[in-house]
Amino acid sequence: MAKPTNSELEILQILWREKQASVKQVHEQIDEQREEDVKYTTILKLMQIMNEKGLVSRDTSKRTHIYKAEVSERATQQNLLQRFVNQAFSGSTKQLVMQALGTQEASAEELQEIKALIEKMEREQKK
Amino acid sequence: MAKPTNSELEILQILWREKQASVKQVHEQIDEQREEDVKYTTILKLMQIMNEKGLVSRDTSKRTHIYKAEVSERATQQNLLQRFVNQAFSGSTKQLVMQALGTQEASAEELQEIKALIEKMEREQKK
DNA sequence: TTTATAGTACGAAATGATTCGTATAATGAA
DNA sequence: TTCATTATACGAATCATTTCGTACTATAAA
Repeated sequence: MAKPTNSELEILQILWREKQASVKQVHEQIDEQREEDVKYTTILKLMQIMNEKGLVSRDTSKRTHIYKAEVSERATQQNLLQRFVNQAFSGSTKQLVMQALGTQEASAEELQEIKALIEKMEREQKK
Repeated sequence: MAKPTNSELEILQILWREKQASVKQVHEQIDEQREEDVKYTTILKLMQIMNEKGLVSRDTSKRTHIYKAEVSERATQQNLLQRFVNQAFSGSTKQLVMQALGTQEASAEELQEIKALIEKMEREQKK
């Protein structure tokens, strides 16, 4: 599976959230969340490339094309996570998790959820 | 703090592990772990650039220069993690951790350690 | 001291990602 | 139908990173 670039990921985030969107809608959101202005055609071009790569598909039956993600958020995150763990943590998921929990402050409820997940995994391992 | 590129990170990993190394030593390790061959001067150039950026320093008193990392593993990972969580998980550390634990299989001892860390954090939050 | 070897310095090409200008086409209002 | 507006298509410039060839230099062995 192809690794989306940073810009592509930024666009995918929006498509995952919105389910589907026109270039204009994506551009508006990105233009807002970046500090520098981005031109419309820049986003258009990126989305066209993503279409060629198969990261998104689009409905061209109307004048305004409507795009949607062709890769799932889950699978993409898993893919990126895998690479990241290898690159930055020499493959140690444990190290990654420890660092993530250690410094970012997680709320009590979040910690609870994570603990619950771990306990569930432990139960499953016993079987 | 400057974000190391992927190649720079690959070199840093080695320097963190070895404490210090010559270009030759770094090149040998990288050449081994990559599928494609890498020329010696490629690594040399990268390490020179890293020196300019302050990511590493070097002892040039001898003919063979000896490099060492100037950024800590810990701080660099934290920095990269921060960016990664934002980029790929829209800033949700919890989501990242859940995904990491969910799919990568962690050993029983690792889960234990992580759970212990969480419990420690919970105790600290109560204070 | 000469020469082979092992090293560094540096410029520049190749690659990949991003950015945007300009040309062109479709739509709808006047 | 004509014109202004709103789209898409596409080539090319720019920028960062990576790669490597070539020139130069220090060292040590002959």
